[in-house]
Amino acid sequence: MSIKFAILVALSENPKSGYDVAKHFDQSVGFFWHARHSQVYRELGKLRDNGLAVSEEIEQSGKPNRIVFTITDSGREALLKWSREPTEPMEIKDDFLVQLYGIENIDIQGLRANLTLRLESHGDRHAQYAAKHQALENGGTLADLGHQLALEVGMRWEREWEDWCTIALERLSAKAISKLANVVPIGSKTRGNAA
Amino acid sequence: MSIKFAILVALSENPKSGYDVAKHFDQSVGFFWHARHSQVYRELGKLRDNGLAVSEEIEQSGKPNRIVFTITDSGREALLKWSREPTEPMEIKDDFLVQLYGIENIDIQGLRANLTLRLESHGDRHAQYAAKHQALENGGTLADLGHQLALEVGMRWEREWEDWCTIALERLSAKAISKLANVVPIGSKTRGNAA
DNA sequence: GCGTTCATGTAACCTGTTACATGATTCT
DNA sequence: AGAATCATGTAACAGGTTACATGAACGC
Repeated sequence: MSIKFAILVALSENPKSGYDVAKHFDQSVGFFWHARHSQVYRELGKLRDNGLAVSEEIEQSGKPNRIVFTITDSGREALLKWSREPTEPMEIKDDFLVQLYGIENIDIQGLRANLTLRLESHGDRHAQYAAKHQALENGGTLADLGHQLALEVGMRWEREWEDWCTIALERLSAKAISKLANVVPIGSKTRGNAA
Repeated sequence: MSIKFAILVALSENPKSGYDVAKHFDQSVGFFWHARHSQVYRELGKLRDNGLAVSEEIEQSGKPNRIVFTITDSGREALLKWSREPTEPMEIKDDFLVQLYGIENIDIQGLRANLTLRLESHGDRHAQYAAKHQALENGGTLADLGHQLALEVGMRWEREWEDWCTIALERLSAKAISKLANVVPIGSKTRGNAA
């Protein structure tokens, strides 16, 4: 329902080629709705078919030609209409939490290794969002405000993960686990083998 | 890559029918990886085909028969193997943040309405996670610890959204916006109309 | 000579959603 | 009488990923 609008938002800033949109998705709106170039080209075609964008080919010497897409009035209207409808809050969907949930049947050492990796990568992303955020500090436009607020969600998210990973590493340390009641070593559980 | 494992985790607790798994997904593991019943039945079939689970039909009087799936040793091994590989941190993917990012071309009144709705629904979810979490307070098993930690991620997530929505509503109030530099009323922007 | 960036797209596949289809029992 | 719960599934579609395919220019 929505990669369509993420692209329209990207085009609403300025006209872009498929390549541009894909690049853009690695840096800004894409933080909150990512897509690969193959999907971008497909969706741009649909936008054109539905009259929400128009394309024009720009010849370039040396490089391949660019096909630049511009949002139409109809596209802007679609954006407005979409923003008046309620959106569904995003759902958490994370492999790692599934593993935690099934902790009795998974490798705890692997879990700890994953936690350490995560701690790092959430730190990296936090820094990335923070840098983008800081660059907007002095801008006072509406667009800046929107970008700031969106980035703040990202910063909060990453910060919470960082905190949580640290705490989880402690609570899942060998020491902490050895103190638990009813510790069941991996492999000692009864296995159902119904035919 | 992973609804498969979410189902295996569910089956690793105890054997379940497709119906059970789908119900389960509305309450526990499903907080972190949801699926509809149609998908569950399809995936269960695949698990059986790959020898990760076995099924047996249980006759019931009055109600339709249940087809109960039990995880196999091979299934438990797959779970272990999976937990030793690194998982990708979840990406934020939210319509609402896309709207915020494109704030110049969307309806701010609609955005505010959405924020108010969100504030409510994140509060509801927070309460849901917190209730589940509290029910585990006195359990001291490894499984309880895993469930607690997973629920804490959910609680942090919802709490941050609640905070952020409140702040965003202030920063996006008519009053706050009127003080911004370069305010561009909707509709007054130049529109690109390249053919 | 090799890798990267620019630039386009297609094809096959996997994942996930919506809607269709059936039928008995129990609760209001 | 009507809705909800139990219980199974299929079919069609939409959304998203991976891999394939091509080709020139530029820096190392």
